[in-house]
Amino acid sequence: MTATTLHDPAHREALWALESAFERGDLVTLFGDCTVEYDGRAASSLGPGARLLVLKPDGAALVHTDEGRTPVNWQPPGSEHRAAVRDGRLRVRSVRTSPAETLDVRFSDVEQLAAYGVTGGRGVDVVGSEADLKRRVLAEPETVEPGFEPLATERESEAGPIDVFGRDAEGRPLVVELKRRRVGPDAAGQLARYVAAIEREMPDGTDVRGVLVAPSITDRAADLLAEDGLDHVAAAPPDGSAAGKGDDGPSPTAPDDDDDGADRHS
Amino acid sequence: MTATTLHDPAHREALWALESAFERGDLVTLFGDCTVEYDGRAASSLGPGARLLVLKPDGAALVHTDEGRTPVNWQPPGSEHRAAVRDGRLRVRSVRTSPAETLDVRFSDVEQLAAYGVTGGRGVDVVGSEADLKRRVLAEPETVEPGFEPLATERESEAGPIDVFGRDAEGRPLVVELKRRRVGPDAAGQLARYVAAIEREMPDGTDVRGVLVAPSITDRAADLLAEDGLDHVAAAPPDGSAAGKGDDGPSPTAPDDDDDGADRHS
DNA sequence: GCCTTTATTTCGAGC
DNA sequence: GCTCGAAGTAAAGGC
Repeated sequence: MTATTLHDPAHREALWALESAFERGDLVTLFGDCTVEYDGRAASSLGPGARLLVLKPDGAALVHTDEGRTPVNWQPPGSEHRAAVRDGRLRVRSVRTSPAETLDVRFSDVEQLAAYGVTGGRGVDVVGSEADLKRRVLAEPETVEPGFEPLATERESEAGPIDVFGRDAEGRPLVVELKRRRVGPDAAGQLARYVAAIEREMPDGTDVRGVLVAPSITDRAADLLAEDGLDHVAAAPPDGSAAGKGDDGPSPTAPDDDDDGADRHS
Repeated sequence: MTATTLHDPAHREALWALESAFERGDLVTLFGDCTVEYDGRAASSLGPGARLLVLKPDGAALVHTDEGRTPVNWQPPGSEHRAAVRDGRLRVRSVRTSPAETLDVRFSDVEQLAAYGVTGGRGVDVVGSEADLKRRVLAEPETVEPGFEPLATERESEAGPIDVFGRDAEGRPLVVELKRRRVGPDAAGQLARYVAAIEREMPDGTDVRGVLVAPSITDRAADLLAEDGLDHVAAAPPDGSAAGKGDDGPSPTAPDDDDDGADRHS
């Protein structure tokens, strides 16, 4: 995690910084005097003024003034950011297609440009998250249920590799499917296929259980699990791994103690 | 317009900077590793992760990750920001009442803190904007209507000072009420009172006209004006004065030429 | 993929 | 103050 800052840069400097920030996939903020033009589903035009422009690596762009929760102009994720120097001004343009929309921000003066590297979190999130959840289940099998005993990971089956395979407190085979985030019916179906595959392996009449471990599931997925006699356990990867993207729904929060040494604002 | 930046500050330093930024009414951004707790209309909890926190002087707070148009957590305008150092972490808390809501952001590591002074624009916007519109009307009286002749500004009347008073092409008294942004029924009523006050001053039977000059008006206001035989002229303060807050609705934008020397992002 | 429903919706207008 | 409706709604869930 890094942050590089340019204070009062020349437009050329700002352009270079933007280019490399885009290259690295950084989160970028620009503050300065600018005009804003938007044309797409609607159209709008803002005269010169001090604003904060936030450019995200997923293509989202936000133009904020010092007031309001909602950006005065924006571009949704999936847009493409470009930067150029034109007519002595730094122009940042964010374009998307279907629908065709263009956001054009022209800085007469860039007060500050900051590029924040979020690369670390991104990579960990994508590749390491379900692995973290697996590690947690293996380290604390009671996460799945009391008495659960893991016997194998990535156990092969006709339906594919099973995340965690083991036995429950009563010795019954138990298939565990892990998902790092909220899941829908597809995950329920996947678990059902694994359970059915194991049942075919086992002597006739063997009761094979299935547990879906995920932070939360949709109603439809819960219905499907119930129909197939499968269970769901609400558990997420441990803190600090998949954290930060706010994937699962709101969770209750304990009220907090008072603060001290504080300072008011508005 | 100023921007002060702290790079990798100690929590104490960050706290001091926040305090003075709050004092000045600055727009503040913090980037770093933090947890986020929200409790109010709903409740949510985010584990450690890299995020951008935006604190506005009007009380709005936004927590952004590197993805999405919508903040992962926020607090609407009207909230109160406070900062403190607690348990070795910088805590920024934004609280509002009715409904009772609390947003709690705790930084284990502040990568960067920036305070943007928007004071200049703010003051100009608030105190200078209607004056700019008045200057425009005096410089170009045909903005109100062809043949309009301004005779006085802030002319006293029983109902209060009249923005611009003059005579129309046919010599009839004309009261002009100026508004820098879109107006509702209140402005129509105000104009009607001015017109009535002038009618009382004039010889019986004198026809006194009234014109409301504003970028746009609500339907209800238009109805009221029509009932009283008053007029509306769509005109806004010239560019660069009231600009920056995006007060009036979207206005058509001319399509723009292509860009060059550009660089892509996502 | 498109459609429907939800939201800490936000935001503005009318009453 | 509250209620009602629109939004460049955004985003998730279901089909």
